[in-house]
Amino acid sequence: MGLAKTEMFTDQQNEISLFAKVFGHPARVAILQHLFKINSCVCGDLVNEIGLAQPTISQHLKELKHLGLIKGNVEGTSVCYCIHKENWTAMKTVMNEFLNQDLTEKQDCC
Amino acid sequence: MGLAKTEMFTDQQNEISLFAKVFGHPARVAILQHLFKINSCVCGDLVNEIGLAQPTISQHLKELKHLGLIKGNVEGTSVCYCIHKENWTAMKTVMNEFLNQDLTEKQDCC
DNA sequence: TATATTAATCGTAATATTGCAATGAATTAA
DNA sequence: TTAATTCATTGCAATATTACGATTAATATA
Repeated sequence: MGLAKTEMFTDQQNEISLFAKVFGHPARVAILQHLFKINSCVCGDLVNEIGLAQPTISQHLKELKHLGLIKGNVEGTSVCYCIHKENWTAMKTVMNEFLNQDLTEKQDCC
Repeated sequence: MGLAKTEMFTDQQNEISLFAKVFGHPARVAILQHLFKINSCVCGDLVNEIGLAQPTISQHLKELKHLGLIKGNVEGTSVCYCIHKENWTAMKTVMNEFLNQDLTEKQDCC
């Protein structure tokens, strides 16, 4: 049904999957990496940088913004985007807790 | 077109997005958390634990296995799954590099 | 005001994902 | 051998995602 049964899972599990999902497309990964790389914020340069059409980039930016990972600031006719630091840090906490689960104590049975 | 243009991105960007995508569903997050939680490996108990139908769980396990994050071991009529430690650690390295990009030096322009 | 520039939105086509009933394959138990 | 158990696979319906052309909205400039 293309629809995840989110009600069966914990808030934490759903939150992890929402963050992960937004990283689940290379264009959004590339956008975020570019926003990290350049000290100044990027606007529509992302369209040239990434190589996808403007509406496509705009759509990806919307998803990143919707999750709160980036901020957009209108400057004349262009829009300047940058990483939302506080939210990025909060996201890292959630993801790190999931990724850094303890492995050492478990014996391999497979 | 529902199809990511992977050829436009670096191998690293594509790898990050593939790992992230598999975490982009709460059922797979729940499966992995459960495999971490119980010291012994789980078999079809995951079906009871998670609450989705058996073919659905089987499909999610297949995706996790395909990415190398879990291993499956046939034991009689049941199959025992567990985390693939080495591959999990390698995945963490890739994801941590992406998530832990340096934030402190950048000034907020938005 | 008229025109250019920039980015968001709309609409749509192509493809992917999710979930499960039905079925099949492999093994074990009677 | 037959039946039961467990899990994978198949097939399909419902929904989501990706990408982009066309358009719109907002601002800046001539």
